[in-house]
Amino acid sequence: MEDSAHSKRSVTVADVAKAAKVSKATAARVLGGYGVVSAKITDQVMASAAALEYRPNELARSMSTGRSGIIGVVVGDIENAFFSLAVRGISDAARLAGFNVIIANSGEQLDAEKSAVDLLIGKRVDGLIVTPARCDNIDHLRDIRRAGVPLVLFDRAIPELDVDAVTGDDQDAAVTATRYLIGQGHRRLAYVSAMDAEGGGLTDVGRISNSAVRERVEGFVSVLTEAGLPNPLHYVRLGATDQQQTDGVIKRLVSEGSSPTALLASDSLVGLRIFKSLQSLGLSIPSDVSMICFLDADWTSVTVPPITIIDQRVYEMGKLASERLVARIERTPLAVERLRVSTRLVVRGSVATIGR
Amino acid sequence: MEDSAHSKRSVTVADVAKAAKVSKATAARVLGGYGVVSAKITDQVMASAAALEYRPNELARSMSTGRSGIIGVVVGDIENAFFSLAVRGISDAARLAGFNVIIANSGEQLDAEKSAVDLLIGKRVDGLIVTPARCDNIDHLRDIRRAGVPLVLFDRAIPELDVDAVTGDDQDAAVTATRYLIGQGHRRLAYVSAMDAEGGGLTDVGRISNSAVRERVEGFVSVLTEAGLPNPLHYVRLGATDQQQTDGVIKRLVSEGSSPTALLASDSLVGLRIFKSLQSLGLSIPSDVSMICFLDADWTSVTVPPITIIDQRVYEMGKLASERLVARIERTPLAVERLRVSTRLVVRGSVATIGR
DNA sequence: CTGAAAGCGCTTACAG
DNA sequence: CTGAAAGCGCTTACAG
Repeated sequence: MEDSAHSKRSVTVADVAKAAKVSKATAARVLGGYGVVSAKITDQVMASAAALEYRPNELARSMSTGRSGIIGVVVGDIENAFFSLAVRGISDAARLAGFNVIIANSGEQLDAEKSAVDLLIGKRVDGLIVTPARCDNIDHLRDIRRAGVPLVLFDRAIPELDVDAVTGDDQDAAVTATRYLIGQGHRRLAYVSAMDAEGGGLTDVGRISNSAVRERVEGFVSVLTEAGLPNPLHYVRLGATDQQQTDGVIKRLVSEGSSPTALLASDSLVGLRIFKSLQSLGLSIPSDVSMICFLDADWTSVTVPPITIIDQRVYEMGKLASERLVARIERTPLAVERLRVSTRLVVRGSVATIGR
Repeated sequence: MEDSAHSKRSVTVADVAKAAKVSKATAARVLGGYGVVSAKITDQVMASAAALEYRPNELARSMSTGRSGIIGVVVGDIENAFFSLAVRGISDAARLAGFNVIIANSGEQLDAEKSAVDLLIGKRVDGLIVTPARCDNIDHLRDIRRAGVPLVLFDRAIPELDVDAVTGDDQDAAVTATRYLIGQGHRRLAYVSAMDAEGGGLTDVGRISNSAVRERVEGFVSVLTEAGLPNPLHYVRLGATDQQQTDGVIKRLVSEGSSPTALLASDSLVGLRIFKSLQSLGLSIPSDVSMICFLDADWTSVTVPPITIIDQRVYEMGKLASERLVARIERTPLAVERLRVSTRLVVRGSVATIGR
C-alpha cells in the first residue's frame, strides 16, 4: 500500500560516482574497499553513498570476482535435531570466516539431493557441504568436483570419492554402546534404524547405503559376534521411518520367541518413536526393555527414565566441516582426510542390569 | 588431490554456441528456455551443452533479469523447534512456487538481524521473511521497504510498519489457556518467558518489545483481571533465557508466600527448562505445580505426565508466510494484512484440577 | 527463426 | 592517486 514499495532501480556505483563527481572506478574503489584513494575523495564518495543509501549489489560483485562468499549445505532433514545443530555449527564457523550459508533440504531423497546440488552450483557457491543420502550413487558428487567446487561430506564418508569427510566415530560408538549393554548382562540386542529396508530383512551389512548406519551396524555385529552370540544380523532392523512403521518393527521384535532385552536406536527420531512404541505396548524401560539412543536430543533427558545416549557432538562436527571447507576454498594444501569426531556414552537410566 | 579439482573456467553459453556453430543469442535462447528456436538447432545446442557439461550461471542470469529466485529468511534461532518447523513450511511452499530459500540466524539480537538483512538485500533476494527481534526498533525494516524488496513479518506484527505479518492468534491462545486453568480451579497463575527482562520486574505490558509475547501476556492478564484476581502483572516473569536463569525464576516463584499453582510457558524451550527446574526442585507435575506450554514440541508428549500444550501449527504459519511473500513478489494486488493462524489447546496430563 | 549489440553493476588490469 | 575501457555470463530489445 506504500507508494515507495515499488522497486525503483537501485542506486549503483555509477550513481554515487556522478553525485560525488568522480569516475566510476574511483567510486567503486572506495565503495568496494580496494585500491587506493585519497582521504578527501573517500569522504566525498562516502557522503554521496550515504545520501543515496547505496547498497552494493553482491550479485554483480560475485560476477566480477568469481566468488560468491556463499557456502552451500545440503542436509537430510532440517527438522531433525541432528541437522539443525549441525547447521548451527556450520553457520557459526562459516560466518567467522566471512562466508554465508545457504541451506537445502534433501529429505534423504537422492533426486532432491541432485537438484539441490545443481541449484547450488548454479548459484556459484564457493563450496559445498553435503550429507549424501546414499553412498552408492555418487555421479552428481563427482560432478561437483569436476565443476571445480570444493566439497566436504558430512556425517557419511565415501572413500571412492577421494574427498574430505567429517563424521562421527560411528563404529567405535556402536562398539562402546553394545559392549556396555553386554556388560550389563544383555544377550539379545537389536539395532533399529530408519534406513529404508530394501525388501525384507538385512542379509548383507555391506549393502547399507548410508555409511554412518553401516559402520554402526558393523560395530554392533562385530561385538555380538566376538561375544559368541548367535545370528547377530537377525537383530538389525531397518525401516523405522515413521511412527507406524516403527510400531510394526518393535511389535515384531518383542513378539518373537527370543525377543531382545535391549534396543539401540540409530538416531534420536527413531529413538523417540521407539520410546512411544514401547509405551503404547505397555512395556517399561528399562525393566521390560532397555534402550540406548544416538544423539543427546532434548527429549532424552526429561523422560522417565532418562535415556542413556551416545553424545555425538554434532555442533563440533558442523564447525569442523565448515572450517575444512573454508580451508579448501582458500586452497590451503591439505591431504584428503576423513575427520572423525569422537563420541561418548552418557549413562542415564534406560539400561537395566540383568542378573546372572 | 585430484587434478581435476582445480577450478577451470566454467563453460558458458559462448562455449556452447561455438561448439554448436550458432550465435550466442541462439544458444542462450535454447539454454535459457526462452524465445523461439527451430527444433533442429535446439537439438544441436542441447547436444553441445551436454557434451560440454554446461551449467547455467544463475548469478549472471539474476544480473540480467533482476530476479534471483531467492527468498531470504531471518529467524530468531534455527535450533528452536518453532523456527525449524517454520523454515520447513517456508521452504516447502517457496520451492513449490519456484523459489529457493536462504536462511540467516539473528539469535534474537537486533544487530545480527540488521546485518543479516543487509546481507540478504545485497544478495538481491526477491523477498524477505523476518522474525523481528524487537518490534520497537524498525529502521532497518523500513529500509527493506524503501529498497523495494517485498517483506513479510513472521510470528510478530508491527502495525506501524504497514506490512504483511503472519502470526499465531497469540492473545486468544493465552486467553484460552488461562481460562482453562482457571476453570480447573487455579487462582494463582504465572506466565514465564525468555524475553530479556529490562531491569527487574514487569511494570508495563506495553513495554514488551516482542509482539507475540506481549499479546500473550495481555491475554493472560486480561483473564486474570476479569476473574477478579489480584495483581496479575506480578506473576509475569521474564528472563528465563537459559537453564540457570530459569532455575532462578522458578525458585523465586515457588518460594513466595502465595506461590502459583500453575505455570504458562511462552515457548517450548522455556517449557523444557521449567520442567527441568521443577524436577530439580523435587516438585511434581501436576500435583505440586501445573503447567501449559506453547508449541507441540516432541518432548512434551513423552514426559510423565505428558504436557498440555498450545498447538501453534507452525508449519502452516511458515507456508502462509511464504505464499504471501510470493504473491507480493509477483505483484498480486492485495491489501496489507495481518494473517493469524489459529491455535488450539491440546489437553494432556500436566494440569491438575484443584478442589472447591 | 537467427544474429549483432547493448546492458545488468560490479572489478580489474592498463595508462596517465 | 584517478580515469577510461574491457570483462564476468547471461538476457533483452532491435534488426533482418
